[in-house]
Amino acid sequence: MSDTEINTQTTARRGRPRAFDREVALAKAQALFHARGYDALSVADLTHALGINPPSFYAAFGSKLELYDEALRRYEKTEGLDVDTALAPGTPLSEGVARLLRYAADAYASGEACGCMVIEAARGTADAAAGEKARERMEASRSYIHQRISSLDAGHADLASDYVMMSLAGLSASARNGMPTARLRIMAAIAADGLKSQLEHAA
Amino acid sequence: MSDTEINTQTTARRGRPRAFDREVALAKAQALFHARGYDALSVADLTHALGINPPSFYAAFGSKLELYDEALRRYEKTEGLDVDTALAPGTPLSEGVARLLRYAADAYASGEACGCMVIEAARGTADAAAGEKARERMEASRSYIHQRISSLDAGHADLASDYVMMSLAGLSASARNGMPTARLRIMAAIAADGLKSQLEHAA
DNA sequence: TTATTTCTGTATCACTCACTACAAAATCCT
DNA sequence: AGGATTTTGTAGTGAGTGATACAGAAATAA
Repeated sequence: MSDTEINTQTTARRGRPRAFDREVALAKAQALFHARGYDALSVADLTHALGINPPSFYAAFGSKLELYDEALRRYEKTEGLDVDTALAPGTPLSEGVARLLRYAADAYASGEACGCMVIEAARGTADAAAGEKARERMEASRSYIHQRISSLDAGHADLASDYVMMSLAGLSASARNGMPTARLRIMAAIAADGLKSQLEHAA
Repeated sequence: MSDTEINTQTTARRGRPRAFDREVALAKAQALFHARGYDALSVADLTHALGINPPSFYAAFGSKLELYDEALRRYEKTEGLDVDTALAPGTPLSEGVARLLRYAADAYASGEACGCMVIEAARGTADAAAGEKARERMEASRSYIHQRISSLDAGHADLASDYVMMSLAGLSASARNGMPTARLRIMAAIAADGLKSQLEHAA
């Protein structure tokens, strides 16, 4: 009769309830990590921005590194490129790559935290463990892109996925350096033309 | 009779002489900054690697930041790309860019400190002042490349220099991710083809 | 109510960071 | 030789780092 067992996410645990929304805090932390990077963002910065104290922070997220890992995965889910649409079955490879790079141009320039959170974090972090986390996520993305490209044109999968990853890194860097969306789109189109030209001449 | 006044670099200053070679130390510091980045390389790491104590370090270099600035400039002089040769007067723009990117492919993959020291440092540093120094050097390089491209093809200088900077960032990132020289050269060629194709179709 | 559990705030912890005070040592100038 | 000057090694500075001990507060369970 009653619907008491439907709500499984907040199962009315015992003890004093948490005074903040963990999901909201994670979203805010992810944005901060994206904008300022792992090293430049201290736990003190985070607790201050979230309006909580260190013990609450560590009880909810474990450690700075664990929160960072969660933030990276959240970024992929909420702001990651739509690889499936860009490289949909039946799409010519050069066209799919052009679409994916255009998605990146649009995504990387928007907001104050520009560039790709994963690509920018994959190198240059003082904390070795944090860099490793980012590199893991980037490798996962690379692998997935390679797989999707492989289903379109298996013969050029290695070459094309390497080129895509390089182009994404270039676009991300340019976005980070302040390049506006419109110009970024042009850059993406030129880069895509390079692969197209290569595939045509090699055919 | 004697040649005492010829040697002007070591003018026999008063006081206790320095026990280490400043140039050698600078070279070693530059390599370390390149390989590990500003944040990850502590002054303690530096003094240990150079075999000196902190007071000698600060007497010789002023501060970690000043040494970093010197290291960046040394990198440009000793390992910077030969822009003048790549974009020599009379060179077709697309060919010059292809040459410059190939130089980068060769330079970025060599050694254990891979990627461009300036590009990699221009973003992602926890220390804001160090990032600013790197960004200054990158802007200087961008400006010089823009000027040289402008003398080859003034109409496409903005577009081409933006594209070159983006491609260099992509090549640097790929090198940092372990891409070998041969593959990096192919990437450079494909990227250069993009601009060539763009310039031809726009003409 | 009473016990149990969980979270919250205060006040730290040990550690690393870039950097320096101080006096002894080593050179040049007179 | 003796004074002036600069570097050297020892030892430590204050500030900031990520992470915690502890006790009180706020909820559920009995």
